[in-house]
Amino acid sequence: MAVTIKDVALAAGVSIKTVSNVINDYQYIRADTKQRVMEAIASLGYSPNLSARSLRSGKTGVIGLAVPELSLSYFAELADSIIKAAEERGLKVLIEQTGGDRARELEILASPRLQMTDGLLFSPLGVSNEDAHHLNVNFPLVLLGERIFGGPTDHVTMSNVESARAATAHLISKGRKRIAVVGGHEGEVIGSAGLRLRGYQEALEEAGIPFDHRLVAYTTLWHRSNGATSMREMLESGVEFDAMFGLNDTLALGAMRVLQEAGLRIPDDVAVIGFDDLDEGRYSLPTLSTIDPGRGEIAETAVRVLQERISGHDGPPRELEARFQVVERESSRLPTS
Amino acid sequence: MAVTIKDVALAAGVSIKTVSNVINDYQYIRADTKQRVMEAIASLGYSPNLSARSLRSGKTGVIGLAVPELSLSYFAELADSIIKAAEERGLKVLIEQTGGDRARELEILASPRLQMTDGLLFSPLGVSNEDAHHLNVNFPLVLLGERIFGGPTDHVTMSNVESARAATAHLISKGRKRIAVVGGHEGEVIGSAGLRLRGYQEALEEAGIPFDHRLVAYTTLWHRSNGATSMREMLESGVEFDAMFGLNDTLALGAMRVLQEAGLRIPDDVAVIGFDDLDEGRYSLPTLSTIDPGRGEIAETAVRVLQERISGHDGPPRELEARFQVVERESSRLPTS
DNA sequence: CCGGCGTCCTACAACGTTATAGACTAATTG
DNA sequence: CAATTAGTCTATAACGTTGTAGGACGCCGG
Repeated sequence: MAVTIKDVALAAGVSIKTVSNVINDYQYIRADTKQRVMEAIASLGYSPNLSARSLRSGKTGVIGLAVPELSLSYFAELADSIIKAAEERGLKVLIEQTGGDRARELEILASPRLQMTDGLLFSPLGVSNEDAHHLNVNFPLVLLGERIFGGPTDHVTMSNVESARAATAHLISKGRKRIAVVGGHEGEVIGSAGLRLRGYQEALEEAGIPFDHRLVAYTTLWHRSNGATSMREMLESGVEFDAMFGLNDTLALGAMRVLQEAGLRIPDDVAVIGFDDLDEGRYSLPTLSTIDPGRGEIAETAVRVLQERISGHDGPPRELEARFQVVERESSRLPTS
Repeated sequence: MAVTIKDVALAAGVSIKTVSNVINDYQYIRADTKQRVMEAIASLGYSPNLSARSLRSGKTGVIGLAVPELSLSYFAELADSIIKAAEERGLKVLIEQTGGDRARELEILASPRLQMTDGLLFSPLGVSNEDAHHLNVNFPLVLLGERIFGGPTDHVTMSNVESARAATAHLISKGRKRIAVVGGHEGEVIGSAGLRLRGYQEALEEAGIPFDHRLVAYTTLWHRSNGATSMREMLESGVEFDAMFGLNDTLALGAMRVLQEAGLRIPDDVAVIGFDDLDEGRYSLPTLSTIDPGRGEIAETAVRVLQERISGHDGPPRELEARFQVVERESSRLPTS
């Protein structure tokens, strides 16, 4: 690793700048000089020192991605898409896990630890709209998710309200009127839970179905266990329902398991739809209807927009929404009524 | 971001080296000088430029992790554990996806692209034991997984053979003798599939049960769909079995779904065990018995060993095996016979 | 009263790269 | 034919940090 541009220059009998020029495809180089330099590079096994390069150029070619946890399937699949999108643009991705903890999230925004990167894709869970001013940072930052709207940065998000409305409408179109919801966050207005719940309510309203608060189960986290526990409680409460909307797939799968344990048939007794289009839902029994929130589009847009900011693009913050789709699978496959 | 150590030095009325000394906790600094420098740092909002630091010191504080795909739950959970382990040691993780493609894996080993890192944790899928010489690289490298054994680098792995033997023995202890296997790789000897299949065979032998090749389903990939397809074919083939060992949880879940569709009861008609201890198996219906391969231990060991190599530790390559555990859940909960 | 040592600090070089400015040739222009 | 221009290359100065070498001061023991 001790071979530097200097050694190459010496071997090829040129100046170091000429070697640098060859590496960076500078146009005015004679073919034979280029050839000689290339050979020297190859024979010495030279490769540029990226630290030096980034010191000089101020760019690292690395972007940061801060997510709650990779063990949550949604974020794992998001990270997958983002790494792929970044790769297409010649960027590497450094991943940071926040655990969804507000303090830790703020620390990441404030701290210079991730200086090894040119910018950050930030998917918060703990911070809320009141923390929006913390997003005023002096590095390129693109916000993901639905915790903060109208902040000072570019924001890529899914159409939460609309797509949740579509999910609910889908169940209604199957003739269901008592639609349970699993995964609400008490008092939340902004955030995935709040927005999706709003979509749910809007769909009910459109259909003239009264909202029944007993049909909404609140959870703190969105793990499988929370879906299971909520559904268990709801069954015990004795409230009647003929459909369920899981605010994400993981919750829906956890809840579905409890429904089945209780001997209820899906979709006949309870039609179910989730949200996220996780791979898992494709092979559960029954397969899970869901909302495809456009993860690929989100990833590509986010990386593109971040790269624009990194290369100096100025302008007001943009709000970008990905297109969604209702995916009907077995858990809600019923004749339309 | 334009504030450098120089500005701080100027503001505090000291030399730049003194500022550097303060930052690096050099012992011989008067308390009041330190104080003054700290104040200057705070008031200017200075933070060290990591590119410059790593140019000077030769260390980046970042390690690379190359895995097939984060959308495979096992690798997502592995990455999660590794990021946490790295964080405890003050390291950041840059993730690279290989897609399990041999050419791409070799490219990552050869290419200098990940020079932004001090070392690499490499979990291959495409390369095989014959490619072991490609692991002779001039940067710290720790191998994960079971594709290559006896290579020139440190290697952290799970006890594949032993734990697969234990999984099989577990089914046998429940009185099952016709144990199907899903996920074999035709002709493979080394690699997760090959080793686990060996463990399976060893357990049969120990119990005096003859090996029946019709009970082994081969797949290329280890996705849910492969498990489903294999099981469908096995059912169609008419071969009889009373238990199934999925060479990983994902396969087991896919296969379990098909068993249930076919009206078979788990564990009564077919007892099932998987491998990996994914979160999903905790909430499937029924919950999935599995092998906990010691992911946390693998992650911690791998990061520790890599860090040792980075800081110059010399010595022969080490083979390190994590401890495993059989996790009994509903899919195999039967009276022991 | 002097040499030596511990403490605190500074000046400057170095890490490996790219940017700037300019030197030199050969070709083209007015 | 002088003056420009295009093409090719080089010397040197940055980028922001840490390492090396050493200077200045005060205190101690002899």
